[in-house]
Amino acid sequence: MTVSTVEKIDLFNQETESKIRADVILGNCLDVLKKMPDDSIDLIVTSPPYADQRKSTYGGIHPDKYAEWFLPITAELLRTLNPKGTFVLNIKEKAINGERHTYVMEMIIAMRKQGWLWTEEFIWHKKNCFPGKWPNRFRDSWERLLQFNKSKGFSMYQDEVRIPMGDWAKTRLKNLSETDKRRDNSKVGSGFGKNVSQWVGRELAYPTNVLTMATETSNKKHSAVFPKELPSWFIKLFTRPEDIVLDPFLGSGTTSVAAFQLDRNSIGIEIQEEYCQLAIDNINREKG
Amino acid sequence: MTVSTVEKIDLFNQETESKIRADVILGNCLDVLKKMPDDSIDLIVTSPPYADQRKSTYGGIHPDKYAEWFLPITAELLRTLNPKGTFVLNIKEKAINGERHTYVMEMIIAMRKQGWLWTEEFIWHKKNCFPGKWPNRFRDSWERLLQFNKSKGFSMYQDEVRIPMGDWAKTRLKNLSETDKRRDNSKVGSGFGKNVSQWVGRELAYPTNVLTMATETSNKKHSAVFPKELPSWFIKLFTRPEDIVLDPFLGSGTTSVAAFQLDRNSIGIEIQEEYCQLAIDNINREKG
DNA sequence: GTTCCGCATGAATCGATAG
DNA sequence: ACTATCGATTCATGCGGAA
Repeated sequence: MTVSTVEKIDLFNQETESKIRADVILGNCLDVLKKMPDDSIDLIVTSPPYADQRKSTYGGIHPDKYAEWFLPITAELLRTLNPKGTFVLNIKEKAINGERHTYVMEMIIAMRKQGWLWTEEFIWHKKNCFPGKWPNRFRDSWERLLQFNKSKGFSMYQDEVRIPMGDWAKTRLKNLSETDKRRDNSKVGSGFGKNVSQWVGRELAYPTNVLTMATETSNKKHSAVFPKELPSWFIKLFTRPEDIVLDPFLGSGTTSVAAFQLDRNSIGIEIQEEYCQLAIDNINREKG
Repeated sequence: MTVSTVEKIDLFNQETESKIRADVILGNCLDVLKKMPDDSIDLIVTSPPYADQRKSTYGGIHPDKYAEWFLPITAELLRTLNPKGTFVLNIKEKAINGERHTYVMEMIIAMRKQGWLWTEEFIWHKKNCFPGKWPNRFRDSWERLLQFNKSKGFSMYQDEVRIPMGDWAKTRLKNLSETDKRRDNSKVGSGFGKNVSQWVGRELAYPTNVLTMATETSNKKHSAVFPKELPSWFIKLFTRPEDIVLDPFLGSGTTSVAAFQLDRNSIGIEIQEEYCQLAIDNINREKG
């Protein structure tokens, strides 16, 4: 694992380098991206700094200026992403002056004009969300996980994230009735039929587009970003081992650690030197 | 409970009429709304027909024309809503040609230009979502519940929807299957639709903006679009007894039944006569 | 009465086929 | 090419009848 400067960005040569790499690049995200080759990244997972009215905070960008700031970056991400790759963007609009701001929606519409396909919106349901009470709203316990693609034929390995079937299956499949064994078409014209016998022996079901995960509260240094399970889930779903995962706002390195654990190469970009160092420490701890 | 024609729409006179009313109006939503007085409604809860490409289907509106169709209606809703009232809109965009359509986002932005405040977005997490498998996406298990207001000083009675905490989780956990625990931790801590009165003496907590509920699929006659707990929850949260609840797309009458059970007056508008009759039947069954 | 079990049903979406 | 229709896929829930 190396810390590169902005000057020198050569991607992995997998013929001469068989080991999994986790590069951490210190620098401004947009500058670094501009030096990266086209179509080279298999998956982008990131949680950019949220919009904030307070300028003092880390990367604070005013909500009204957010799209203006972020769109040049997504343009570079579009260029560097492999045509079969995916971009997963974790974001949530702030409540400002009693209202949810619309910058996220404006960004989705603008990104489509850049050429992105807005394939899906997953929900990250945060089990242990930030406590608090306000007179006009409840606690915010979910964030958006926006999936963008460059083409309809993107890679997706659904079997890698299957989950155990519900208990109902055990009893349901014990005794198959005659109608179960052949195709039984719905009577009400919904066009929906069933062939239950196909389920026999199946232990796993596919998940939905709602992910329920707790936030990680343990890490004191970096202000609670996403839990490692989050990038892990998308890395398993959208890449294969030795693919290249990019996080342009690496922070404490969660994405790179998740990628390394799953035998994927990774590139992380981070503008703050202390976070860079923290990310490297976290990755090295994993390398053992 | 009365069925009115479009000609005659006089709202409740609460001085001479003490009983709770549930009016069902047969007619085109926009026409009916135009005859209603300003600032007269305390809560609007509705689930308009979703965009659909097939013209044969009931209310099928092409996604590209959806905002154009719906915005004149929201303009009337804005006029008829009490300044302290709330509008809750249940909606979800379709996946078309491999992409999520952007008409819902465009509508939010357009409604703000009409003068609405977009206060919050609740998530309805549907536990039993529609089955199916596709190469490029998982099953869709959530819908939007968009909260709009006319002013920042809207009424909100948070205490009415508190949920028990403390030992509740323990007793509740016992009833969860092993699979539930592994798959969906959100079942613990949702407590949606519970009657608060039975938890007197226990510690109560406020809910979050993620609501976990199953759809109602069992009824053979006409399946309700959303479960009754959904309007009930918002009615408790945003109104007091004898307030007026409006559903401009009444369907099978779920909103009116929920309002009646909670001692709120209601007005339901429905364009199809058979649904009108069904709604009346459902309300009458409740009246006993 | 309880508990158990069989069964229909659903705001869906994609790809192929037909006009 | 472009649009409309059709067939295939799939899982959690609540009801009602049986044990």
